[in-house]
Amino acid sequence: MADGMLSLSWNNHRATFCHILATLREKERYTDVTVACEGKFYPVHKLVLSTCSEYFEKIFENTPCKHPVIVLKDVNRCDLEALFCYMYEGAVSVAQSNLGRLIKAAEVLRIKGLAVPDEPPISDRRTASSHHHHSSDDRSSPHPKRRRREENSHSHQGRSQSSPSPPSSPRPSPLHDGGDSHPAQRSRSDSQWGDHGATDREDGGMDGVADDRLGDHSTTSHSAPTPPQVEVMVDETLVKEEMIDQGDTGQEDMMDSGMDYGSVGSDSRLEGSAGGGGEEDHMLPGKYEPKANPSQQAIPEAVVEALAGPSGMQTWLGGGEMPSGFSGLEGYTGSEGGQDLHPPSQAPAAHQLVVSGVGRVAGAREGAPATTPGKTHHCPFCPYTTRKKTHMTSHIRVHTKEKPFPCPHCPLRFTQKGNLRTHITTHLRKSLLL
DNA sequence: CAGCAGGGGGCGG
DNA sequence: CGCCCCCTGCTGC
Repeated sequence: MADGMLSLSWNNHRATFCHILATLREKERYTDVTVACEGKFYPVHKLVLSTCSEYFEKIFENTPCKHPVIVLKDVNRCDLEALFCYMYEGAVSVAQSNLGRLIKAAEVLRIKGLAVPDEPPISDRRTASSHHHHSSDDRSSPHPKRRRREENSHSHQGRSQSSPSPPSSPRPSPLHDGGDSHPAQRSRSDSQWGDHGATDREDGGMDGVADDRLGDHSTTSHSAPTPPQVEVMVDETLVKEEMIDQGDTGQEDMMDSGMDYGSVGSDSRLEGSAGGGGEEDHMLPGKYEPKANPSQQAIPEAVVEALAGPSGMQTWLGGGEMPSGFSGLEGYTGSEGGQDLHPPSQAPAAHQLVVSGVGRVAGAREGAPATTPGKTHHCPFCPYTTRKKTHMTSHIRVHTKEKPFPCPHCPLRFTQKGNLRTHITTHLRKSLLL
């Protein structure tokens, strides 16, 4: 510091940094991990996640894959979005009524500043240090602010650093749309669920490396605001990885291109699935995929199928211990005795799937109580709910691709008997015309 | 027009 | 409650 040394400081460093981060996320630039939650896929950055959560950090440590997919069960999608917002921008607005649920989710994921005491950056953790070395200029901790932020939701507006940073304002997640169970949006939503992509795993790389040692550290050791009833939660976290056999080169491309499944980017498809965008040469028995989709579907399909098939499930979870996190699913498939889905399968390729079943976050699914006090069935794969179980079983077929009603006259198959019936009438009509 | 998917009503165990 | 049937709305060709 002696002679001639100048201290150059970047005034708006923090604000700019945050802004750029948020922008990168928005553009899905450099994203290297995908978090799946309630059917949505969120391309995000390992760096950010691991900075904000040791839980994620551990996951990444244990998953050497370049672009893992982390499937979060029983974390509310909205909460997750809020948490992402929080992680990327250091603040998020949340309705007071949702606060508890959000905190719970944060605890499950061990988000610093919300669930885990925001350790001082001085610590030697590399994640922390990576940030804190530039913390000289911003007087505030590089870490997310402490939780109370939420209460006065708007406080982040004027968060230090002059620049109001309009673009970085918590973007209201393209998929918020409060009511998830709206039938209106169903047709929309199911498209992103991969209605016909087919593809999926099974033979592919099912030999996952399966290390579930993530659970241990995460077992509710949170010292933060202890939740009323945190169920067994994360100790049942399991992580299953799907090692993809294919070179990791195409991986990135495919990821980038196929990553929005209608979730975040929704339309910003630029490079059309370069690289081996997931060989999804699904050869379905009946080849009933009139509108086969390109690689886009690959991942969600994989995820869904992985979660869906009872058999797939077994394989996935290492044949066994079904965590409570999957209970919902179990309920359906289980009750669904005859539902022997023999999913069309192929390896989704290119991705490492990390299924992380975290314990139920108290309120469970948001839409639930609202719809029907009595019995509401929740789709384990999407926000769809219905009161009639039979409707649910039929709905689940859109995820599992089971089509139990084959046309006797052609290779087509249908998920609903009625649809088959109407289809058969077309055959009759044709034969009459001819 | 055909296919898909969700919802509701009726009926029987 | 579960099954069956039918209707309806939406979407893509």
